[in-house]
Amino acid sequence: MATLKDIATAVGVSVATVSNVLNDRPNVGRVIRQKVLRAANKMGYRPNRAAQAMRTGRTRAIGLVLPDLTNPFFPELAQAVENTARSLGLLVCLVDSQGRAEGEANGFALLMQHAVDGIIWCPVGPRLPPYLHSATRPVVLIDRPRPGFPVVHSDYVMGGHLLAAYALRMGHTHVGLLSGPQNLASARQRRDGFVEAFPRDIKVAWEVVVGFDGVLNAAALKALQRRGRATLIVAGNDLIAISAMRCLAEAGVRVPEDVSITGFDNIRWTDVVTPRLTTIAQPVGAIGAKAVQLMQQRLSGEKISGQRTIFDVTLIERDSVRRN
Amino acid sequence: MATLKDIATAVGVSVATVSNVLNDRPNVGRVIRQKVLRAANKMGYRPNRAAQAMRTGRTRAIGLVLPDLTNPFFPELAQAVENTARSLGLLVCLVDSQGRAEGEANGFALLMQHAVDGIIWCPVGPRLPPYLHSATRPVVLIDRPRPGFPVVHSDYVMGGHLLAAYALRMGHTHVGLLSGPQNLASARQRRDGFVEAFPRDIKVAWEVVVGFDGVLNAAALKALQRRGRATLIVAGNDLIAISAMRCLAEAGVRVPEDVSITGFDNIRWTDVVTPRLTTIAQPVGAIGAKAVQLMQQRLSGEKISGQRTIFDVTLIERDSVRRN
DNA sequence: TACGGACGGTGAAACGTTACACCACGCACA
DNA sequence: TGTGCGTGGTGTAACGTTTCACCGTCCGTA
Repeated sequence: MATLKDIATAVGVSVATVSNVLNDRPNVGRVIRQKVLRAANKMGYRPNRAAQAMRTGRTRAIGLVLPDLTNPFFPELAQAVENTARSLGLLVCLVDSQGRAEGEANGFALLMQHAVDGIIWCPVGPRLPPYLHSATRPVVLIDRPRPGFPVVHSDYVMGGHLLAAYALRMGHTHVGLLSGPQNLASARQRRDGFVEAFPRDIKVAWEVVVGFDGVLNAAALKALQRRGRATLIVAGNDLIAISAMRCLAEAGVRVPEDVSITGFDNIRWTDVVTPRLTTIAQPVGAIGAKAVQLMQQRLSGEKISGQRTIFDVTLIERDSVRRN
Repeated sequence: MATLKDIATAVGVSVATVSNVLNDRPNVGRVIRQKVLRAANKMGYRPNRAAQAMRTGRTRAIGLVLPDLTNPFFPELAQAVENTARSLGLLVCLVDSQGRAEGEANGFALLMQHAVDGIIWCPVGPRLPPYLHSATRPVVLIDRPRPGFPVVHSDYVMGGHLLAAYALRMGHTHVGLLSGPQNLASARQRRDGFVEAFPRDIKVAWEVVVGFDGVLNAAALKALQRRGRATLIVAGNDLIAISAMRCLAEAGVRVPEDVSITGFDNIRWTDVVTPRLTTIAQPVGAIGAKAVQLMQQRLSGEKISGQRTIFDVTLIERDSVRRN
């Protein structure tokens, strides 16, 4: 690997000058500038990140801390984050906390040790881990707001509204809710948005809270079994919806003939399952990209204007809801 | 952040000694060793990776280059890689090449610039990119062997055998093949393993090659439409199988009543789709973990014994194949 | 008593950058 | 003639580690 010194001696100029050229700073003449550039190019010079990091304290790497790569929402996000980061010359260091606070703390320690410039983070716990405050690096949250940190996520309330309006339009007046964990704002807002946009004379027949990972607990199973008067089941996300569909199918209940169902997220599989799932699409790619852009702004010293960046969601109408 | 010097002055000892203690090297007495350890602990000392990297040339970070996080096989792999790497104190730097050679080259450049200690790689192109040879860092391949590099993957031939034996046992004598891209060894071996274990008097009614991402081309669509005499469709992976099932369902063909189908990979969704998909499970987690272990061995100077590490696969019998 | 070696510890160079202070020169202007 | 300034460039310290050469001291042994 060629170093600044190599180039300097090759061109016959000082190291400082080479450095100045390469970081295009002023105070170096045209001819020398050209010579240095050419030499650097020919010798295939790449700055030694370790040395740079040591001197400047910046690594041009960012951490990405995710709770569960197994949930299809996150790989898509990771892909977007990695790709836009790379286009900005930023390396992405991945931590999958597997939904455990311990793994998260662990991953953070590792990231801090490697002195990443910033962290894009989708927190697992309900509260901020204390070590975060000691993090000297900027943090951008994804999907799960916490006081004091910038966050980018979808307009979940809007999603709930959209769903409610659609349910009404399709003539459903009794719904069952298979909500996600209510300590997660994303789950709560979907639910509240839905309920809030639903007229008073229309009933939530029942509601069960389950995990976002789509494994159904006993209460959920029972609720699905005797569905009460619900003609529509509104699931907290697609994983839940698909699990529910599978569960219903096994009980011989047909979707959407016997009961309708909606999801949330528009993961790839909603389009491939039978019947195809009506759901809310969030712009995952845009969210990931935006998070990186925000980070980049913070890294280059700009103050981030708004603390929250919220993306519109859209209703994807497919085959899992029938007119009632 | 506390440095060696801080500890040294606190304890009243030289920097060198502190360094010696912390890397537990000999030639330092018990009392001082204790003092230093205690001080380091109290001050929350973490070695500055940049400085270490600069001095030693090692970063304790590894690259993970994947072709497509959107394919559920890879997130699972990434999760395993990240977790076992972290347990070894290794940071994982992610690159998603999006299946493009250009992205791959790009990502490699970034990784080399950051001087990762090694790269775990699932190559997209059929051949080795030239820049790889100039990579001064060890490479461990996953899933896709290339001459000259250690690789870990599943026994795809065995998978084919298992499927063939099962097909026979279930009385299927005419099969349609929806094979994956034949330039990928993983796809080719599944197919060849299947065909090879299939007795002569039994026919492959038709075969179409499609991508592993599960989008079906015109030929595949046509083949599915008139299925010839095939009573069983053997898909190259689960994505393909599920897409095919959806396609069949839309045409009013019932699975498995009218035609049976098998997948490969046992991704999460095989269990949730209707009917549940009979498939081959590969031990993804074990593969990821093994790749990291191999890397770790190489990093600590051991020569890797075998170039290939191959894992057994198992048949997961579910509902998508019926006795014929 | 003298010598060799183990033990416990120190000083300082080096890794590749960056950034600050400094310098020399030429030119305009009073 | 001297002052001031802009232009183009250099020398070097510093970042936090690791590592190598070196140095006392003490003990056992010849």
